[in-house]
Amino acid sequence: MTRVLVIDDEPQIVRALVINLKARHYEVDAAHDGATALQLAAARHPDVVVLDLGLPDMDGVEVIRGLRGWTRVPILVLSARHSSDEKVEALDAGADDYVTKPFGMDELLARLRAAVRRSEPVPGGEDEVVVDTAEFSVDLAAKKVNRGGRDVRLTPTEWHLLEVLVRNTGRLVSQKQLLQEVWGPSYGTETNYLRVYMAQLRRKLEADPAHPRHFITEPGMGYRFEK
Amino acid sequence: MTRVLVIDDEPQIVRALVINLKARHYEVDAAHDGATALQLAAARHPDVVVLDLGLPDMDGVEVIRGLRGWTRVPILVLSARHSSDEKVEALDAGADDYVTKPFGMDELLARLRAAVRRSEPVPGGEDEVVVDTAEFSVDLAAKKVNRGGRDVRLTPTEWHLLEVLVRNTGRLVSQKQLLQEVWGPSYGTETNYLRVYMAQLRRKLEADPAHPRHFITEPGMGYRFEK
DNA sequence: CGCGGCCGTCAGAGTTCCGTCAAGGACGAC
DNA sequence: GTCGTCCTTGACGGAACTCTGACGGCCGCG
Repeated sequence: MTRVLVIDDEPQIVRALVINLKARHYEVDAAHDGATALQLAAARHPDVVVLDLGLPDMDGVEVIRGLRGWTRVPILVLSARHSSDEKVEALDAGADDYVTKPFGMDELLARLRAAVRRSEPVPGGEDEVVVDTAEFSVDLAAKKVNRGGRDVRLTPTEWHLLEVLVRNTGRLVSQKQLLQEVWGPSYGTETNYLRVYMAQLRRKLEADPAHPRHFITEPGMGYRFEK
Repeated sequence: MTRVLVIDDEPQIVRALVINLKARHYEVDAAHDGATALQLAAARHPDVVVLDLGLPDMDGVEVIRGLRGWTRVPILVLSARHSSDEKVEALDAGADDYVTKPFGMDELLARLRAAVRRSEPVPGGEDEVVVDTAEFSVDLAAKKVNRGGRDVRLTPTEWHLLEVLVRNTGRLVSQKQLLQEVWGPSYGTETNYLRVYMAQLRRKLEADPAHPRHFITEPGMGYRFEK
């Protein structure tokens, strides 16, 4: 869940933001002054910060600098001041966006989404999606299969088949479903393809291909992958 | 030097932007319609895009989608329309910021700086800037490749291809992804380019180009860089 | 016991895909 | 203009992959 830190000294604005954010399933922390804000940010590590520049205890730009000293969390500035200089100062201090009051809630939320989106890691990036078994491991993101310390080469079809099975670990996948996912919607009945390629997978991955422990046949129904 | 792509059909706005940007030592490309813009973006790989939504040939939001199909380059939208819906649509399509005309040049430039700044890699962050192998080393920041103590000369395309592969060390990168990242979104199928340039890279970097150890072919799927 | 359905195995044919080379064209430097 | 560099394009041999048919084993059933 995305965590938002809202910093504003006007209770009604904080309330409006909190209600709207929570309704959209954000997790929200709120601070009404700069000191509390910096503390909360350090303690809670929000994914995005909404900051009103007009705070009672310190200049909003100081809050930006305080945050930028240790984090690159997106900062969305709210301010009643329209002057160009103020905007430039805040942005150059490290803010990511600057919205002037009064603001539309839809727009603010859209800007918030944009800020969160671009700080996300590349999709299909680092997050390792690895499935381990006793004999081998499958890295779905890197498209790699490792067995006994060395990489196993799979052909596109073999890989595709393996992927479907692994994404349904423990579940029975019908022959028809496998054929259609791997070979296309019009290949619901060519079960001989399955036999051939399942044999390849077993030969490459099973310790004893004749007595598979991971690629289980369910006669007349389909196949199942088990860790 | 930071490269900016300006997309606007009003000559005077383009002129004003180009003059201001060049005075601040940006490198500037300009396009006056969406089709040209997408082409230029693919060819020149700007560090940031300034996009006017009102284009003669296509909807500005379509341009955003066209870019977002293959790149995360920051997009700063200019528009004469103040409506909240327009902003939300553009931002949710993938824009990073939305400025309404008439705009102050100072503010625009500050927002541009903010957009560029946050897309920069973490300075001294965890991402390795230098990747070493037994035979050569790649310095992603300095854009240099060293082999046996001397620098290897790479053409822009060779470098670009190498960069994509190295940034995905160990992971399989599909042919389509490589083509689109290096040559642009409309080059998803010209696999002969890949064959030619992969051969160049191997010739320049592999000890035995006929039996590559680092630039691995996965037939039918793509390529993989291994340390 | 014989039969049929289902599955695993094998090997060859056909097709697709890849590495390599070389020529042509665009572009900028001089 | 001339040169050099780089990108594009086509062609071809060989490698890798997919498809296909045939055969044998296992099991349940008549």
